[in-house]
Amino acid sequence: MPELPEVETIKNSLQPLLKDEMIRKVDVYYPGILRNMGSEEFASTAKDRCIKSVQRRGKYLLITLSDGYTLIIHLKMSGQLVVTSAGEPVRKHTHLIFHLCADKQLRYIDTRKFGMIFLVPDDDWSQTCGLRYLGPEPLEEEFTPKVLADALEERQIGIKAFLLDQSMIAGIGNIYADEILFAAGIDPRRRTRSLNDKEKEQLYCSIRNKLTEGIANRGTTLRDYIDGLGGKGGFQAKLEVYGRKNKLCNRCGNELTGTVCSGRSTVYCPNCQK
DNA sequence: GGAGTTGTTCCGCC
DNA sequence: AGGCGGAACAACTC
Repeated sequence: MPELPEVETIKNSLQPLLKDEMIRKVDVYYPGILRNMGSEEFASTAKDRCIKSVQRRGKYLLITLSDGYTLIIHLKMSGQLVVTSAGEPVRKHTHLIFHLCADKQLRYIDTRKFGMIFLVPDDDWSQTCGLRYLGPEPLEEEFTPKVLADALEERQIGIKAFLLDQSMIAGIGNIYADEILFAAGIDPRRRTRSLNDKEKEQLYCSIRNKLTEGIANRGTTLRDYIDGLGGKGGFQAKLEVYGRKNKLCNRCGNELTGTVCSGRSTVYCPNCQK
């Protein structure tokens, strides 16, 4: 569930809380989350390292530790990363606790256990797991209208599949894909090659606008998503189509249509999206 | 207790 | 050969 705006919000909330904190001890309750080492190795490698920075790449969170190691975290559907005091009751589905200074803790909670955590040497973090295949960051300068237009021309797939493909653009998931297509006035069943120049430009603007709006509203909380302080997002109140199947379009009043595109639930307005 | 949920990966096909 | 589509998978909640 956490897509770019949610992971960005988590990053922003964690950064000031974790910077320069020392990892004193790690407790692993569910080793399945650790994808490249066992509990003991993970705990002993992370122990006594200092947290240098918290960054985001696509939907991945990167926590840089001292002396050349990085924690790579993907929250998948229901992962949460929260800073608490040591006295705070341990919530159900807490799989990992990092003991920091004083009585501070960083906890990993994940009801569905789909999340992934890697602990890798710095020099190969960009080669680890899905990070290697990530496309450009849509809010960075590298992502220009031309980059998008070329990528669209290069492929012959459904536009929704394109937006969800992390190797094309990093960070868009099902919620923002639907919202972006609604904002751009593009039918989710269209194919990449079918977009004209104007539609490509609208798509570009909608990608930037919707992701920026998501961040400005601190993300979308439908079920599990919370930031590093346990705070909920506000963007769910602004969703135009996602989760609004058979409801009325905020723009034209017609009924929204639910369908499946690229194997994912999809909602769109047949009147506003051509 | 079955359906619904999503990001990623893998496999088979053209 | 490689792009593409679809399915499988992870495991829990309601």
